[in-house]
Amino acid sequence: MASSKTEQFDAHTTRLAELAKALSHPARLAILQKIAERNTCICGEIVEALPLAQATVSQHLKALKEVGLLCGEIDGPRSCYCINYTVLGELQAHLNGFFTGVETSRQKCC
Amino acid sequence: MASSKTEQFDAHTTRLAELAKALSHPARLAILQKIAERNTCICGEIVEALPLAQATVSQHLKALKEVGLLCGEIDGPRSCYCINYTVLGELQAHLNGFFTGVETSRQKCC
DNA sequence: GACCTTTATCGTAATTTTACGATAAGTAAA
DNA sequence: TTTACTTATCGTAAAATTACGATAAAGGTC
Repeated sequence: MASSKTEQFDAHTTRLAELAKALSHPARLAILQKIAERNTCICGEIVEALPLAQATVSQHLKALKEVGLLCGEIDGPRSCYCINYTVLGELQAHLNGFFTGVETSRQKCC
Repeated sequence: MASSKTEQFDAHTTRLAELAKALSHPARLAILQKIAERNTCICGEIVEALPLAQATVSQHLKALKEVGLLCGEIDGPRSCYCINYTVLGELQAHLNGFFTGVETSRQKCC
């Protein structure tokens, strides 16, 4: 056996975990930052900016796309990626809910 | 080859990725919530509350401890875990920085 | 001391992630 | 149409993650 006991948790928690996983690799964080800071969100620029092979970057982009944080559009021979701010907002909302939930009952026990 | 190109990114990004990874599994989110909501943070209660074996829960607890989000104390035959609010605050700060960085240059391209 | 309870760790297996080279697929340019 | 360029996908390999049973370790209780 291995992973995939995921469906035993409530959807809310599972979704937050999924989104957090998207942020759990420095390359994916760097990709999101790169896309945000440039107006032109061309894949080649991202590849150049990262210390990873083109295939690997493409894989990370796919992962970000799958959770919904990125949306992409084929633009001639190149691909245009941009941030889905709706999903980014969803992530923030989930995180806020999580943090306030955890912090309201703040008290040290050790 | 596999993972571990991590050291090629700046420490800030790597740390955020590391903390995000801690939140990237529903069990670990559930553990943090459980510990927060109970004053007595006894491992056995967490195991009971989760659909996972004791060994697996212990493993997740260790992961949370390793990134600093939990601190634990042996209390007789049982262990007492509690949230390290300093590190939780660090995580929130990292996330805030990340989100504001990404959102300031908000503009749709597709 | 013998026994029970609780939890960490070990050993192991399945799965997933990460990474890359090679290649395909698509478009523009010559 | 041949060529060059860009990016997605395939195949593959190494490593990490997830999960669990079994066992060890450590502390109470009888």
